[in-house]
Amino acid sequence: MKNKMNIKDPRASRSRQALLDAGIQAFLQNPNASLTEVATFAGVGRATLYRHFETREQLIQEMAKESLIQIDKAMAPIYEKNLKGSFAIKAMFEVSMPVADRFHFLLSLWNIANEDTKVREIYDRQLNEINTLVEQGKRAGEIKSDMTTTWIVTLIDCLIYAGWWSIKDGHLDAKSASELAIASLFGGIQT
Amino acid sequence: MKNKMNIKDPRASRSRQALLDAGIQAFLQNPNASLTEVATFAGVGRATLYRHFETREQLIQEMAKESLIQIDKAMAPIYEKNLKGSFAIKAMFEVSMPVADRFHFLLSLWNIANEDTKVREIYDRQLNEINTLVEQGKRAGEIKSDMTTTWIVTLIDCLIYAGWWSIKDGHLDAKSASELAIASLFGGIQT
DNA sequence: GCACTATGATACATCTACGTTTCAAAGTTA
DNA sequence: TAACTTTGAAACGTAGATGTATCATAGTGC
Repeated sequence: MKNKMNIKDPRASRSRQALLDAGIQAFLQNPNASLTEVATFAGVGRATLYRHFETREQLIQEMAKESLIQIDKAMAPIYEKNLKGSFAIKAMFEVSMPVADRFHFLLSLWNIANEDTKVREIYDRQLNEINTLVEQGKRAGEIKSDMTTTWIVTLIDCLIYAGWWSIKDGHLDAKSASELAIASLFGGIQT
Repeated sequence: MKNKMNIKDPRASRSRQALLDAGIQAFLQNPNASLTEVATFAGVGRATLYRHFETREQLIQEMAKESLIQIDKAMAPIYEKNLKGSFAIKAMFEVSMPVADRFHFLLSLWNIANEDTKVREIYDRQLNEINTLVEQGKRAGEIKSDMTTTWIVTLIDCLIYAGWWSIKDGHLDAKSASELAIASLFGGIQT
């Protein structure tokens, strides 16, 4: 089935987008969701799914790409405003939190998404960008330099996760989640 | 197959333990690992696995119980020493980090493990205990009281995850991971 | 040594998901 | 309206995992 749909056809692009969206929802809820479930969730036939994505892996990889690109889009204004170091990191939390679900459905499917060259490429670049921001913060004297950059990047990732988790549980909204994450990251919980 | 093995028989207890250990390793690496893989990894026949655990779900639930009990054992000295608040939380990081893998293979299988009443029971109690420690810390004026306890518990969980992740990646050993996690949790990364 | 029990290997049945194919119907474009 | 494309529904084949049953072998306890 090497059939590629024409994305200029409104039916095709609608189906494709519905499938990608449904995939996020379905896999977020259950990483082992079957493609039948995804198709049903998207409101399209199972055969249509296979007309748009050759395999399960390809679907997941396309979803990953879409999500990573969405992060890029959300981050763009930050770089345009020329924010640096801790200011950029804080802004990153604010823009990431509302799309954190798309970011973290990947967690359980990363082994599959990571097979794709393009996905790895985008992800590595994004990780590098965060690295740069942390380094900037260190040079500006905003961030402790006795903690490795690697650790701090891991920490940031986990705080995004913590915020998203709280949002998902209904304990917080996106705004307060990012505020809490920022406060916790920079200031800790100690009085 | 309602056959229950006699754990007094050294062969049976050896097989059982090998299967539980292999399950941790296998599922940690790949949450969809087949029972064939688990059995092979444990060095026992697939049939033997089914003689010890009726279903895949039961195996996972037994693994979960074992892991939660291991956390309990690791935490026992802390309560015996009568540590409170932030001191207990710090100690918790130190004892948790070396067994964090057992704690977090659960992450991806929690939906299954959580089906078991006993598992839920132990987990809820442990979560409650952390809750209590945080509250103690707040009352003692060690922990900011403008952050909800729920948030701080989430944060602690994520920091354990961050530390475990760094250990797994080979960036840190258990000791430095817990030190960094403690420093980050209480003091943040700001200079 | 003897009764008992766990084990490995194997064969077997079942079930579910994957992926393909076909065809009539409906939507799109010109 | 007419040519073209996407779609849903259904049937089909395949592969892999789950769970069961059997039997000879080997370890265990007395």
